[in-house]
Amino acid sequence: MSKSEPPLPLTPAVFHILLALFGKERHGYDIMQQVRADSRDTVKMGPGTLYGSLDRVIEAGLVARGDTQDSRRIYYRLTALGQTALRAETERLSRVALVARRQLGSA
Amino acid sequence: MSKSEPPLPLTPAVFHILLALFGKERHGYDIMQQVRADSRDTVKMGPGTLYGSLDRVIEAGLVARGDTQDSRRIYYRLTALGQTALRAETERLSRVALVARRQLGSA
DNA sequence: CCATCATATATCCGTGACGGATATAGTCAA
DNA sequence: TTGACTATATCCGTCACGGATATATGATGG
Repeated sequence: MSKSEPPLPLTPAVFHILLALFGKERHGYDIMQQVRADSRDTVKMGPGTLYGSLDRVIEAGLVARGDTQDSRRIYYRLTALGQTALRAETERLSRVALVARRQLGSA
Repeated sequence: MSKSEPPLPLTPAVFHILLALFGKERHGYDIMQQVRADSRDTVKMGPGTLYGSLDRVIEAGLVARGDTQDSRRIYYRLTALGQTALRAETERLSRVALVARRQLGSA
């Protein structure tokens, strides 16, 4: 039951998960590590947030189970919809960050 | 009972409120308008989120009641701690946005 | 040889942010 | 005089979050 439209803005947790999955299938634990790396350790995602968010994001059609097989690991990949959502959210975040830096800089 | 340390990352709602208050005292309704403007209408903050967040942010010592007086309006201003938190969060967001754009760009 | 740590997935559930609905009231224009 | 906009405020249901916990395997080392 995938939804038609992903709700923007994405939550920070969902954004980081999508970003971690861009261009590469990853399994859960790997996603956690990647999120830490991408955020310079400022975002620590526990298993509750990870698997809870994965459920929601799969339900929303942004992520799907991957093809890579490996007992013990479950791989996830971005869907086309997920990529679209990731790009849109990245642009939105960039704009907000730019606005903020302009404001702070002109003080 | 202001807290010593603001928890980073800030929630999107809190971040937008602090940003709206940077360099200028504003009353509640004005903050709502400014958040919409800063986010190009992508973030719509209702009164529930606004006043609830204001309570938390005052409690945390990031915002205080302003000096401007005007019956019917209540003004809010950033504290020094709030400015520090805003700058830190802006830097964090900028870094995350940059990492994301790099990833998406190299596809 | 056994303890401990890292890997890996998963569930449970309390807390709390969020946000729509709602209420109140003043102003101003059609 | 009705409706729209300004302005503040509270209530409360929902749901994302995230720590605690459980389980199991592989590696590391004392």
